[in-house]
Amino acid sequence: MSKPDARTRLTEAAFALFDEHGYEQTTVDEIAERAGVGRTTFFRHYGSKEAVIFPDHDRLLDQIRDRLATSSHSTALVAVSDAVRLVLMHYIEEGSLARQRYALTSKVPLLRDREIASVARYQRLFREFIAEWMGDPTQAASLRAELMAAAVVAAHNHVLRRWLRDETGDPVAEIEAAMSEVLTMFPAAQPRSGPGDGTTVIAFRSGQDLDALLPALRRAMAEGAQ
Amino acid sequence: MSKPDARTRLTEAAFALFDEHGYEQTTVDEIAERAGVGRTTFFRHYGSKEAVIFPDHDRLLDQIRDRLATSSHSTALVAVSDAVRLVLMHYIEEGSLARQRYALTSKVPLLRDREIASVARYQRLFREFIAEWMGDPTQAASLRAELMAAAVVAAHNHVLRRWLRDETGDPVAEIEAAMSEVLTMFPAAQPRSGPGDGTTVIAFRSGQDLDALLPALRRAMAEGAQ
DNA sequence: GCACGCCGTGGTACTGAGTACCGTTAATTA
DNA sequence: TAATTAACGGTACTCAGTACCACGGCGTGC
Repeated sequence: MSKPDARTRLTEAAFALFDEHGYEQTTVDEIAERAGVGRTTFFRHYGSKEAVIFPDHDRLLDQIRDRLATSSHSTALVAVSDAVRLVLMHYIEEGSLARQRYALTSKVPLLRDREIASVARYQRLFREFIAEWMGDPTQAASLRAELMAAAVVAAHNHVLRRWLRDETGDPVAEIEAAMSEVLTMFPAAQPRSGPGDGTTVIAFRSGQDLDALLPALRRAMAEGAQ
Repeated sequence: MSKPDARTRLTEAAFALFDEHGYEQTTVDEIAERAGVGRTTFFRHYGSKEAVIFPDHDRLLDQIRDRLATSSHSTALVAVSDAVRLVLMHYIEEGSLARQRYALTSKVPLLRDREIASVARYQRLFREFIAEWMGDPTQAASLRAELMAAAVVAAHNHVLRRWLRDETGDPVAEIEAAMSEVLTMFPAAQPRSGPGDGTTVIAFRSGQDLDALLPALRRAMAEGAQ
């Protein structure tokens, strides 16, 4: 049973101390001491005290950037909503670590701001990607890109927060639903599927149960596509 | 010609030094020295070095909170879009100071993060206001509030950024247009009331995936119940 | 006039994050 | 085994931010 490496020991020492005495009450010296390493070693592994909590957010951002660059989707919004799923999955795979981080960021304003800033970097990336994809430098298109990026990120945040608070058992299903809602908010960004794209008009009483109407709806749409 | 007060001298000294040597290269001691006051006095007027650049954002946030609390609009989204106009106007009235700040925040990541964090506070305020106004604690309503707040803030950011870059001569007209676009994205955000039996008419392209449309359908039916 | 309290100010000393540099040791490779 | 490299530890420094104290102006009441 060999000792874990310095980085691992630092991480564990840091989270333990943050949990015991709080983030601001814990000094880097204390973290290094508990990890059994020198102060210099701490800053060699983590550029700052905050970086212990957000270790690989830069890496993930690069990953998302690559994903977007190599994505071949019919529309930019679909590509972005696909990429944002990756971000959510990353958090979920972290499991309890992500929840520990959430507990900290909920309490310490400094860390909350930091988290928000990193999320904003994703949003910026999405916005630029969409704007470039649209290839339309007008003001209206630029606004549209901004709204799309904001909506996608908001949907992500919504589901992530619910998962972090343990309010959902199936975050994957929820992100799917949230993303499809976002997609319907921007109908022009929908891929036009094939020749049959006639418009179907349906009228029904709102008191009725939607699920009971589904079969009829599907039939109506199939007919409208002819 | 009496000397301006210490606070004014500090502000001018700070911006001058930031402009000459950059933000990070300027120390608080240098600012205080150029202003002809002691270091202690600096921290008495501004709690931190960053606070010189963002002096009254807390005050503005309180102002917006009050505005929302006393607003009597037909829908939450209208009230919020009204409040966000106030924020934009505040920046515009600052004039060249806002542009100076923009030049700084564009260059210094630390300041950019700080700016983003403060904008996020508005967004959070809006989200909570909308959610409370809707009085519907379900997941779908919560997501809706999140999307609305994000859209309003995105629209604001879009117009503000254009104004800061001097890309628009009429920011007021643009914010009106952007807000009305946001409003059309969320048709009839009404508070929940008893079930009605009005007839809802929906038109959509049959090429779209029905399952992707379901959230929008459910929403339309719920709103049709008004 | 004087004593009192208040407020803005300046100075000193401290904590803690982050940086720069240097000497040492352990692992790798020739 | 000798040389090179990489990780480590220690010291000293800068700078933001905090705590505390001491001084001077300034009005008020006596």
